[in-house]
Amino acid sequence: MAEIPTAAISRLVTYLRILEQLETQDVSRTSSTDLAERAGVTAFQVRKDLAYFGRFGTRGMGYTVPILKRELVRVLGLNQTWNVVIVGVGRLGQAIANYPGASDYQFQYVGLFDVSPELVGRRVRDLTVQHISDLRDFVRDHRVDMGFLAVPPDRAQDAAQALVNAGVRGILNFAPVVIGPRPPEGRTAEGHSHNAAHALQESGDDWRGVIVENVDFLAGMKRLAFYILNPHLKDSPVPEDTA
Amino acid sequence: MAEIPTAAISRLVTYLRILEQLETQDVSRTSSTDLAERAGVTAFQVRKDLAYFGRFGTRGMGYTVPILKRELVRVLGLNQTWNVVIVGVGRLGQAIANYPGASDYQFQYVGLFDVSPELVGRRVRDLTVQHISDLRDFVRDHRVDMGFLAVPPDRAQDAAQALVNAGVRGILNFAPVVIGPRPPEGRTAEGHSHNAAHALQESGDDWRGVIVENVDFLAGMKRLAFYILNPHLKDSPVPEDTA
DNA sequence: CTATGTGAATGGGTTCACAGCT
DNA sequence: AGCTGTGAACCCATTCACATAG
Repeated sequence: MAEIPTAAISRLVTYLRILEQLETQDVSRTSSTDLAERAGVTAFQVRKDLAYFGRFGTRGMGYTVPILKRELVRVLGLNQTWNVVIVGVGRLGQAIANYPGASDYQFQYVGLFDVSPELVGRRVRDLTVQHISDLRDFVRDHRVDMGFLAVPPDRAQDAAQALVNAGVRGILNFAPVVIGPRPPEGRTAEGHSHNAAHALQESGDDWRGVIVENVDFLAGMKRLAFYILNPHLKDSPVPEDTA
Repeated sequence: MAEIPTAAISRLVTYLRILEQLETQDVSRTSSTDLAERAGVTAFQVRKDLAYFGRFGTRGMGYTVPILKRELVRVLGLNQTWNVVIVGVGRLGQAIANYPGASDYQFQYVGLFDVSPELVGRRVRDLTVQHISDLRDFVRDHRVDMGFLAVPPDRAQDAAQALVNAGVRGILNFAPVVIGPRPPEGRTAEGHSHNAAHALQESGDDWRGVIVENVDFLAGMKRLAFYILNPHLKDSPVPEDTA
């Protein structure tokens, strides 16, 4: 289905960041070689990635920083406002809410939700935490585009389903579990006989078209452990070609 | 270089998590089809991923949960102690330090480091924050395996270099920048601020062999924006085969 | 002579079909 | 029969060489 590699999108984000940095340093021009070196990939890769979306450079010259930056912003959809709710306002949720950089590019936190009575009603970063039962109406009334999911793992599937039911178009999942259209885990410790309890067909719970991206700190930690023990399996961050 | 796909390692972490969950539910047996459904991949994929590391199942029967779990723990290197330092103890660093789940599998936070006078000396999660200038000695004396990097983006490269110089074998980078063996960005007219620490030769100023994994929340947010606008480019989380 | 843009080749990862145990 | 394990086919992403434009 993917005519553009998903890895290319990740790299585009990196290129954009490098362009921002160059801009603050008043560097006005760059090249695929330069970008490649800074991004830790090859120059071929940079040119191919950019070519998926258009022709942004000048042959023999390279790229003009502000122009390429503007084009990448457009390609990535960062020239519009994104309304975001955070579900789960514990330590992690609050760290996310307060992390600088999200407000660049018009990502706006418009609502915070939790179930804990200790949190509901509290004020975090100029927003009042609401109970998750108010999520549905809120999403409808405020044109929420995406939800950031920062609840404990055992709550993640249900909270994700609530976001989908409410109508968000994307979920950034920080919980260390797979969320998705699976049936709500009806497999309690009940012997191993096939209790085919495929009950409950929810109402408008349609995951079709909902995008899920995962940001999984614990998984990263475990991958790191593995690659420390098996360094030869990792394409090292040592570039050395940028041909 | 990679005879085992890096994506396979990520999936192994997911399988392990599912097995843990099954174990808490007293489910003793599973199958590639079952794991596939829960992990959101195909059963082919599960079997192939496991086959990279051995033969863990019984033909005609499936997998025994505790056995497969034990084997994955071993494969991923989670049956040993990992000593971790956190560099950067702001909101994000503290959220990481307090996030539950890291202490499973013997990931132990043994040191916290920062440069801020407001933080150094403070106590966070039964550890006293130390100044980053003490990092080198600390890593040597405490056999630190990995560093979690949670400093602001403009400090990330230098802090990463400090970790490498100190001799850690892996870095989990939370900062939204590419860190690596590049020269320290001295591209603006800036006299060398004689960081006289030219102790670059003894232990390891060398990035060779150092593993870097990135956990980048802002990048995930931007990828999510892109895929919401271009849903057809994303292999959706809707499984539907698990053949 | 420079550096981009792109069709073609290469290579790696996923999918498949079936061989092999139970 | 049922389900794992695996060589082979397939497909997609990266790499390359070179045509193209400045």
